[in-house]
Amino acid sequence: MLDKYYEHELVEKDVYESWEKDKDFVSQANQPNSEPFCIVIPPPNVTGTLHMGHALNNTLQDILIRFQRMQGKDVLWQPGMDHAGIATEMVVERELAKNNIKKSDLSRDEFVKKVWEWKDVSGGQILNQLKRLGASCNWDRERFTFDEGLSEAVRYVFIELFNQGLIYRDKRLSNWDPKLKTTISDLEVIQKEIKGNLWYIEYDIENSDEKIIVATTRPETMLGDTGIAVHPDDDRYKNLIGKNAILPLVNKSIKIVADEYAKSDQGSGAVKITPAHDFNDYEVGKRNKLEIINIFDEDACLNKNVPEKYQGLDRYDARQIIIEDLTEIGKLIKIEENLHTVPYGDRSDVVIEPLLTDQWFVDAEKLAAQAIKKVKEKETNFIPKNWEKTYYEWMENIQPWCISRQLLWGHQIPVWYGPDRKPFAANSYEDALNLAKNHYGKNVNIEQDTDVLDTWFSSALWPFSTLGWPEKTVEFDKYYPTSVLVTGFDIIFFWVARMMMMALHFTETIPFKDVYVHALVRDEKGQKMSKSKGNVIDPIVLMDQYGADSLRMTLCSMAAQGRDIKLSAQRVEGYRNFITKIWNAIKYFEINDCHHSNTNLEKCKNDFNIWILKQLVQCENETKKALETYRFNEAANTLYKFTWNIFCDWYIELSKTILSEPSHDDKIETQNVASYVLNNIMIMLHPIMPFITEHLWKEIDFINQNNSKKIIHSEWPKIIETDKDDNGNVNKLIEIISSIRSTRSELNVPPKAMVEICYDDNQSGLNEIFNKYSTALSSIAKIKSVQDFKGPRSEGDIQIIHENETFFLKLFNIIDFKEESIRLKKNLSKVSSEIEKIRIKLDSKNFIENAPEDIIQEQKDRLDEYLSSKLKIEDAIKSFSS
RNA sequence: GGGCACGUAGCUCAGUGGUAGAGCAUCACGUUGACAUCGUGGGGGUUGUUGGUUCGAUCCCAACCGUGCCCACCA
Repeated sequence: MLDKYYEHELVEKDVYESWEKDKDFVSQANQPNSEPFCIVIPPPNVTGTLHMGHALNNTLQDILIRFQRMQGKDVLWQPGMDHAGIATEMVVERELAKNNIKKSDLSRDEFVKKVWEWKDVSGGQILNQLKRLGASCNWDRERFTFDEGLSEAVRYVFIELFNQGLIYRDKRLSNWDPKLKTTISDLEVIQKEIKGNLWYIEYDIENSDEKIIVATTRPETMLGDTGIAVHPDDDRYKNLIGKNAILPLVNKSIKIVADEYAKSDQGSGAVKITPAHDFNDYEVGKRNKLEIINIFDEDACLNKNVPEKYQGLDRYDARQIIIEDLTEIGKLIKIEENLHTVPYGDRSDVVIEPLLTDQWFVDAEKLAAQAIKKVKEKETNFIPKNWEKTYYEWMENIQPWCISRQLLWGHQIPVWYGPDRKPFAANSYEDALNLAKNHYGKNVNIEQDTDVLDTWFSSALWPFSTLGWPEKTVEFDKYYPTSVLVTGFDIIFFWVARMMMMALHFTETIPFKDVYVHALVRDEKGQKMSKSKGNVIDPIVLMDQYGADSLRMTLCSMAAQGRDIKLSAQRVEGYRNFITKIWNAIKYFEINDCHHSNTNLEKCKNDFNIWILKQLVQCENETKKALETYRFNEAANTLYKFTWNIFCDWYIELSKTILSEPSHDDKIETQNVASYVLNNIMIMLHPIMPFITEHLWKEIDFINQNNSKKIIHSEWPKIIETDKDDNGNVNKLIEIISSIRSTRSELNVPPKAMVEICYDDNQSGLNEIFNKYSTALSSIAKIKSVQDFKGPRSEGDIQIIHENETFFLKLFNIIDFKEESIRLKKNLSKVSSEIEKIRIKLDSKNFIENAPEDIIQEQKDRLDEYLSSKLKIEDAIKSFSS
């Protein structure tokens, strides 16, 4: 016997352990022709812990994986983790700081060793959390972006791109993170709106009494100014073009140039140019051949290129002092408040400084062409489709990708420099040495580049590097290109786009056929969850409280395409109740000794059984279609409604009339059908709710129809279609029972009071229902008996109209007739207003002339039905008032 | 500035060119046989506004208002 309640804590642990023990996640599809289905997991950071985004992302993947496994496909869900360069380095630095160790105290090798030590002890916590969620990954194939095989792929790709000229070293302005002391890519820069000031500074014109005023949001950068730009058509400044201004505090002469970049209506119309520290100024500087002076060191403190007084100052301290100094010499003309955006590092959250440095770049523009083309040609499809536009937008305006990072934890750039700094890209020191020897014609000393690659460089190879590429492997042949990538929209640029580019360049095929882009999980008020706001809902806490299946079902049912998910615990509770409902339903069938024997379900005779089997077919069709088209919410809702509102609310209730009787053919048939339907509900629910379904499958043998396989390996149902038909009787019965219940409730008939029905038995539709289902009417609608009725209606006969037939509840002495009068009037007004609406439609010439015939007929039929009801209601009202 | 979503019941959200739905909340009634983590019934809507297309629009189109996000720029 099942326990009173489902104890998810114990069950989930047991079930998962048994899956792992029996290697149930390894595909058991052994047929040589079984179709492959493969998903590569978006590798979580090795530092990560499960948040709601992961929970959603992996729930959806697991649903697809389990669903396809049940379809008999050869399934691989490739798991693994990302070494997450910056994130991990920051975590380990923090750990070291607890022991008063600084990163700079350690050598490169020592630091990397510390990171590995940290990883072995504290890394990868998230994988266990994914297991709690039920993720059925092929864990024995777990990969790490820092594994030797994947590192090999990274080196291979780098060297190839280098040799093809698609990776190059360049000195240009890059985003410099002064806290992490590394460059970062454009994508890692976040623009924030900041309230600042606009300072107006006056410069003297050389050899003249004239002045020029510039406006700036960053006065400290003036120390690196090498020019002033004005618009060529700006009459105010035309006479100054070509002259020199004296840079205050530095007392240096800088050139005034004409450049269209200067906008007359902004600031003072004259803009100071700091080519080394601003992307626009850099371009202006190049156009006008201005000197480039770098005034910052790697901490964003002022360096030796500024007057001694300011050397070594932090940029913001310098700003303060410069403002004071300018004020003192009377050169600060005015200060305006100014709202402007400032670039911040996404990891460090400090202001990014554009800095002129040597870095490695990928020529993304060249790689993007194919990546755009393959989506346009629909080889790869985004779902929902609107993300394709975002993808094109970015791809078509793609900038060179800065891939070098001045960090320690990452793939060290496989480049060695000769004595003249000539770079040799090679797989190893020895290979590089040979290249150098060939080049120089003698043995030379070479030194490896100390930078590492952007984490996303290795992630970009993930779909094929995890399958063993560049080696030729069985897995690569079988599973690549992968079937679908499931990811959040926030990493379309970071990851999806780059995988497309790398895959097409190196494997000459798309990396995945579909990209399912899911939404963000927000809190119940629609706020983005964040630690600082304190509104984070921890999926682990929800799983502790309600179980993993409840959380999965919640996420699945809310994963409608194109909308963010606002999650609340209350919703999860609702789906926990759904699980309880299933639990109790199964207890009922267990008590009633339901089991499956070899009865031919096709030959079912009982209407209830025929009906539920037809409903099941419909449910299966809809669920399957929904999952095949990534409509997760529709799948969840279809199953929920079928299980609760059809199977439990009606089939179970109707079956009670049969199962409570002594054994007879109908009973045996019902026991069979009930177990068959439950069996299929369990299978269809399994992808969404794997734990409870696997548990019940094992515990209850009438669900697991003598099948020794676990549910995880069950085949998706092929529902038996009955050749009989109930002629719509059961649906009609349900409608009639609902009408009776509604009437009883409105008239305050005591719930347990048994009442009589009388009706004119010339109404053949009602006749069949009342004769055939008297037991059901009795138990569910509390109908004592049904009588023919020919003569005039007697007092207390309450009319109920179903379609165009009428029957009466005999409620004399039971009800208050005032209530009935109210009920009738309410019904009359409802019917009248419907009639009015339809009449307007049918009276319209346009409608009659233009609408299709079947729509017109439908409206006419509805009108007839309502008119007949109206007469009957009016009749009843009349009889009451008399 | 460019782009993309979204506006439907008190809340969270589905959905559809022809009768607008669910969950939660709310109200009434109901517990000795699957289930109070429940059942039955009720109330609750000018589908953001204004136009257009159409016989017919909540759905398609346009504009507007409001909300959220992405990209770019900002002296």
